[in-house]
Amino acid sequence: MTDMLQRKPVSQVANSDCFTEESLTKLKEIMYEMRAEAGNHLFWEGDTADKLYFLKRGQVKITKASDEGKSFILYVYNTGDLFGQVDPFQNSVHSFNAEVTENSIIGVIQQKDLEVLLWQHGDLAVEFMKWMGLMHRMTQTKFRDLMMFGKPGALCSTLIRLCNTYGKNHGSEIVITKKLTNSELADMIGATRESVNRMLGDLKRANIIAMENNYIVVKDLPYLRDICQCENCPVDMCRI
Amino acid sequence: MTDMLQRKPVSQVANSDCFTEESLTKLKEIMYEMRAEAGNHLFWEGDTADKLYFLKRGQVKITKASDEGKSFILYVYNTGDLFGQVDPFQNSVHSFNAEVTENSIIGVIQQKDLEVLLWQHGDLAVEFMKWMGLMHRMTQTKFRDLMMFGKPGALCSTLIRLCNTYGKNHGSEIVITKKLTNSELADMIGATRESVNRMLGDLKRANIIAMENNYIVVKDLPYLRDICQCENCPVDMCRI
DNA sequence: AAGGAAGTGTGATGTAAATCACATCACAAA
DNA sequence: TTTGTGATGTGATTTACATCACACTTCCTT
Repeated sequence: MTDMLQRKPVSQVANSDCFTEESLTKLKEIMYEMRAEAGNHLFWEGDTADKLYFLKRGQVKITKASDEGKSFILYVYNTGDLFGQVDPFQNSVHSFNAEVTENSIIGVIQQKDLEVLLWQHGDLAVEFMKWMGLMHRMTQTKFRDLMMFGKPGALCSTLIRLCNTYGKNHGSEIVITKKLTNSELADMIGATRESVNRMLGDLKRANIIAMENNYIVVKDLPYLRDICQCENCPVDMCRI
Repeated sequence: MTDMLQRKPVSQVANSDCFTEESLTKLKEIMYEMRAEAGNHLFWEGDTADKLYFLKRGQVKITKASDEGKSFILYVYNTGDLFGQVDPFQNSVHSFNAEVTENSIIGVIQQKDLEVLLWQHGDLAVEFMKWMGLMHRMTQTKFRDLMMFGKPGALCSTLIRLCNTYGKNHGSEIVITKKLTNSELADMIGATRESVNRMLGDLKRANIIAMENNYIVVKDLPYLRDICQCENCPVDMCRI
């Protein structure tokens, strides 16, 4: 093992970067803090959706359980990310599950309180709007990747997103500093473990990626980009 | 042909219903009006995204062109709908195309002007946030329908959405008062014309739907709901 | 150090949907 | 009336992935 893991991540970006320091402080003032243990759920499909969550530390996955058993991972949020549903309907419910995957410290914002804050602070409202736009765009991009370029395209796109979220540069190679099982990757793209295994095998054989110490190393990012037509998106955008 | 087409639509809802009369007026004050002919494009993939569009009259489809030729229809907007991209990046570009499919009158809002307005009017900001939430939710729901329940599920979901958008009740049956070709339906669910044709054939044979005067008539909505697990969503939500 | 659990790798087979290739059908225009 | 042009309907074939069934590898436990 070399020193590659000591290097700085490609990006240590959180979606709350949409906000200025002051705005984030205002948001923090209306949060109440809670702790959640890995394995717990923040909310389930069908629960009332009237809160936002700010991940002070930890990790939360948003998933959708399919008809029988398997779960599809829609988003993975990390330290510094803000997430949740803001709906126009009073009796709105979640359509996904929020699973805490690392012990987390979470700031909870009631929608009512948020509305008051937005009402009072125009600048915050504008930033908040941009945050929502970013979230929406991420969903659309993911949608496109999964629909338009088949499973290999979805996998390549996911690898790129992993680079943008957990990648550390090592010369022209990028180490994804996060251990992932084939099953996890499969759940992220709605494929089976076996399919992911075969696709990763193909990529290894073609010298696009490699495994080092059980970490995925991307050796030919342009190839991945080409497969899923990832051209013009900002790094902040194409994340997991 | 009977009198069924004289009856009132199930819903004459537009997504601008998120706004109060006053807020909508404020928005209208910062719009400039333009006309667009059927067949033209409002914007293309890659164009700068710094405007919102309010469809005063007409129809616009948001599409994504796939690698070779075929285009995927993501949204169809009708009279009264507000749409467009609000992004946190200054140099943000569209990732989809906006095709005008009926001669339209469109109010254009510059993002800069919108920001000023949101900054000034807290109540508008709150409503705007809800509109954005609704848009995002629609994308997520569509995503789910297309990913989780295969092509038949996607078709059933689309038929339900068509009922909610263009449906007129006729006893227990619902007439979709809009002519649609198999190809159009195919583009909406990312399938081929042939597949749609076969699936529609199955549904006809099972007496779930029927054709009357080239309009689709839904005879067994509960069956469609069952296929794509459409249970708890408000009618305003599940639209095309 | 042995045993077990979780993860990986890979062949054989099944299946949904795309693709290809036509045969209609509806209807508008010449 | 014929002719051309979309749209529909349907079989045959191919393709992409899922499913099933195991063997193999890692690494963790006690």
